[in-house]
Amino acid sequence: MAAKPLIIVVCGPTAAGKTRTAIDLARRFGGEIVNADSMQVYRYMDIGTAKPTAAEQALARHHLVDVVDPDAPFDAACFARSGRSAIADILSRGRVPIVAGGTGLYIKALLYGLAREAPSDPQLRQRLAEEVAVLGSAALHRRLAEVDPATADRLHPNDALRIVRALEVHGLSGRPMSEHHRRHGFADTPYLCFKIGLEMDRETLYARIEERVDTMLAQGLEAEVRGLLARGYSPDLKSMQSLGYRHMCAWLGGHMELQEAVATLKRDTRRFAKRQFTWFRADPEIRWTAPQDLDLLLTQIEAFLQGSDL
RNA sequence: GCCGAGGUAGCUCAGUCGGUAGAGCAGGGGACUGAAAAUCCCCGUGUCGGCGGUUCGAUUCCGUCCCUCGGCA
Repeated sequence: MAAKPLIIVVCGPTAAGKTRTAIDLARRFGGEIVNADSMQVYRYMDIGTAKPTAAEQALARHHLVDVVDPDAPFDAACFARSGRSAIADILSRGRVPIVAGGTGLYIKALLYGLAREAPSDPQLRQRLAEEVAVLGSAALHRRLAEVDPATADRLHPNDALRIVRALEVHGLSGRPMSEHHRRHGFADTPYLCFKIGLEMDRETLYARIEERVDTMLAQGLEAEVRGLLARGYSPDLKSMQSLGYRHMCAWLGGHMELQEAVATLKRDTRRFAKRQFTWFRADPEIRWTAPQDLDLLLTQIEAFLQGSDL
């Protein structure tokens, strides 16, 4: 039988040490890293995304870093497509793919696929978003209930984003999103994965987050954001609405004092880390390990890569 | 030392005309199939500073002590 390719996945909350861990594993096992961070794919956004530095990238080859401009459309589907082709490339050279990042949906889409017959249409989505603004999300939620009761039932009337997406899918395909999901079922699983989750107690992690934000500021986050704005990238861009960038834009735009922007950035990053914990905790396949205890997993990883059962 | 203002949830405070208390923020939990660093949902028991007194009952009234912050010495 044709065995599925083996890959290693390193996930966990922001600031837990994924970059470092991935590089260590890559050097140890002859691997190359596939970035699974939704913001590190953007060029010119280095400091605020805690992108691996040039020196770090020299230690192990990185894929899917700096692949699009900040105003380019990019989403989980683009990521999954590019990620799979990067993995194919790595495997073709006999190297070990190491997927590393904190974007749960991207990792899920990469490992299990997305419902492909449920495409997207920016125009339709835009129209629906405008309707939400006028009629309110509850009105669209009621509309969704008529064409896709299962999805409507699952979504809260305030969840405008997902309601719009569900209506978009129905509008384009003529079928309810729940049906696409049922048929797909995340069953598109081309790889055999060894998943590592970096565990860290809240207090330590939060202290690291604060420290990291201060470091970003010291490293020139302000100049980086000014540079992006100077290149013409709008604060309204999805990429510019991410952690750090939106806070700096709020300050530079005069909506907030610097001190407040920094405090809010730290808080929002803590909340983000909490959401990442929630996402990854739901995955029973993840082996949670403190970064300093990673050595305990090395023999297991070795066995995994040699094709032994675990 | 004296005068004044306070000591209530991790923080800032509200409140109880005496029936053991509630907001904001912080924080916690959850969801997540093409925006995901996004988006959305849920969650408030704490010796009401200590000790006495009055009272059926005190966080609330009285006394006293401790602490904090102002002002005067």
